[in-house]
Amino acid sequence: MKLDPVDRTILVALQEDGSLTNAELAERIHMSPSACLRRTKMLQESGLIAKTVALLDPRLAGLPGTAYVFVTLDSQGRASLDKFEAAVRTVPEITECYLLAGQSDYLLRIVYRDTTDLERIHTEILTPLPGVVRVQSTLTLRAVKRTTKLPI
Amino acid sequence: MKLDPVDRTILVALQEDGSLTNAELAERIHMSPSACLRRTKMLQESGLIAKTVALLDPRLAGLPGTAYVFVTLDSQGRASLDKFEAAVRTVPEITECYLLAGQSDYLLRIVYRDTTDLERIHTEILTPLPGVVRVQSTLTLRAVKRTTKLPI
DNA sequence: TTTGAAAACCAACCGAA
DNA sequence: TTCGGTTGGTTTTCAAA
Repeated sequence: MKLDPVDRTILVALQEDGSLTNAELAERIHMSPSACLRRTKMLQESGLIAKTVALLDPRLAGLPGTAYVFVTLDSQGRASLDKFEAAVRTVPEITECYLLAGQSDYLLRIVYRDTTDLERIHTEILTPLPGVVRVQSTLTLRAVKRTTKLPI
Repeated sequence: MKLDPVDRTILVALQEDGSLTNAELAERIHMSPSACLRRTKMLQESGLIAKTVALLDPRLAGLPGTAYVFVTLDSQGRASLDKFEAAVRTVPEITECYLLAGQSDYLLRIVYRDTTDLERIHTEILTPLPGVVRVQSTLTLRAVKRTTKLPI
């Protein structure tokens, strides 16, 4: 899939505001609505535009806290990893999970309401995850930047 | 702002698919389109629904890599932090930046095309950021989970 | 909740490069 | 042949009844 400059303009605009109507988007990029729609649908059907979602304000949602947590497992066999990962996927407070290079450690991103909530997540959710032997949290004081935009 | 179960249902649905038409959303939550629209608009005007955006597939966008980078500054004065943060906000490859507790360190999330690109970002972008004395990268091998959904 | 006018969508078709 | 523009029937929106 190759993108021309017009495609990139569309992607930049829709990453910024996915609620733009086709007519608005077409006007912004100086193109007729039908041509614009054709390109946008192509970008969606190709999967490059994976989905469009509503983003909530974390503060107003009562979830102002973000923590990154390094987790070490007791075993790095395929079965252990699969079991851990399956469990991770069911926990809504874990918004991201990455397998790290090296000693089969994972990095988790956690969202939480307050320190009491973080403590609960730590003891009642993270520590009991299958195979976990160590949990090391990195608290964030303040989000300086947070974007879902990819630099196309 | 207090949310009743119907509001939560709307938020769950729109975090999953922000391109739902009001008619579709109304049917899904077994409500009349007008009542559904009223609630959705309220959630938008309150700011709880902050925006709706298109999410791109990182692989198809040619940006499959994610790295987390810890950065240490040489000075933790207000001016130094402000200068660093202003620079961070202009770098599209930095998708997230958090101020950490402790020694005025920052945690950055970086997206990149390949290891060559990561090297470029490291030497040409991160190291020259104002006030930086140390840059420590944590590479991710694989994304196990990644969601924008907040657990309301 | 219903309704109806305005807006947007989108598939089919046309023309130019 | 491909890409943008135009048309018109259908769907959606959204505020008033």
